Amino acid sequence: MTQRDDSVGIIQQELTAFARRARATAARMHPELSLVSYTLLAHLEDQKGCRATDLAAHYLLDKSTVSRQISALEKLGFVERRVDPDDHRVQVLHPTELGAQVLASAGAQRRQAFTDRLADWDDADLERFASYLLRYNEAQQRLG
Amino acid sequence: MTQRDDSVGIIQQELTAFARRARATAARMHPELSLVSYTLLAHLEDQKGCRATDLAAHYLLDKSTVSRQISALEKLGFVERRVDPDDHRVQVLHPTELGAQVLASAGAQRRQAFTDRLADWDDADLERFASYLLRYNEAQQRLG
DNA sequence: TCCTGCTGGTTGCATAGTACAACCTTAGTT
DNA sequence: AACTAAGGTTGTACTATGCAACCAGCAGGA
Repeated sequence: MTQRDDSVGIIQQELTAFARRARATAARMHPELSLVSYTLLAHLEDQKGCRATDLAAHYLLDKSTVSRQISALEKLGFVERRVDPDDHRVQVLHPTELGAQVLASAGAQRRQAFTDRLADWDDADLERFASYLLRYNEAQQRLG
Repeated sequence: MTQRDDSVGIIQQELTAFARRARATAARMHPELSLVSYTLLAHLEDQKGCRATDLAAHYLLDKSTVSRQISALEKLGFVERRVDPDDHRVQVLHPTELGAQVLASAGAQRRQAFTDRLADWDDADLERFASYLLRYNEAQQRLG
C-alpha cells in the first residue's frame, strides 16, 4: 500500500462521509428549501430561466422528478411557468420575486456556513482546495 | 467580492454538486449495496462488530433508520446479530462471510472508480487534496 | 393533408431513506 | 418491588427518486 493509495483511500472516505451528511445538513439549515430545490432554483436564476428538460439533463435527474420538484416550488410560489409562444409544449421556468428572495436568503445562510467552516484556512489553501474540487468533479463527469 | 470569496463559492458549489450525485452514482456502481448500507457494513467490519446504537450515534441517524437498514442487510445475509451474553438487550452486529465478500467487492469497485478519476493527479496534489478534505470534514463536525 | 415519429411534460406506481413517536424488553437503582 | 434508563422494533408519514405509460403539440414525409 503506497502513500498514493493512502491518499486515494482518504479522499474516498472523506467525500463519502461528506455526501452522507449533506442532505440532512442542508435540510437543517433551511427547512424551506431542500438541497435539490435550492439547486434547481439557483440554476433557474443563473440561467435567467430554462426548461424542465434542461434541468433534468444538467442534474442527471429523471424528467418526472424535475416535474414534481417544480410543481412543489410553484405551489410555494417560488417559481412561475411561462409558456413559450413559439412552442406550446415548452414551459420556460423562472424564479418569482419571492423565490429569488428565499434563494438569496438560503444562499447567504449556506455561504455563511461554508465561510465559518473555512474561516481559519489561508487564501492559498482555499484556492487550491477549490481547484482540486473543480478538477475532481470534472473528472467524475467525464468518466461517468 | 474578493478572491477568497470566490474560492469559498466554488468549494460550496462543487461540494454541493458532488453530494447531489453521490447516491445515484454509488447505486449505479453496485446496486446490491447502497451508499448507506455500504457505509454501515464497512463500519461493522472496521470496528470488528458494534451495536446498532453505535452506528446511529456515529452517523447521526435515528435508531429506527439503523434498525431497518440492519434488517435489510440481515435479510440479504450480509450481517448477523449476536446477542451480548452480558446484556440481553444488546445485539452485537457483525458482517457475515458473504457480507465481507460483498463489501470487499463493492469497496474494490469504489476504490477503482476513485483511482480512475484521480489517475492523472500527481502524488503531492493527491496528498494535499486528502488533507484538505480531512480538515474540512473535521471542521464541519466541530461546527455542526 | 394525414400519418408517423419526436419532444416536453405529467401522472401512476414502486422503492429507498429517513424521522418521530409509541412501544417492548431488559438492566440498573433506589 | 417500583421506577427509570437503554437498546431495539414497529407504525406512520414524508421526501426524493426512477420507470413506464400517457397526453399534447410540433415537424417531416408519403
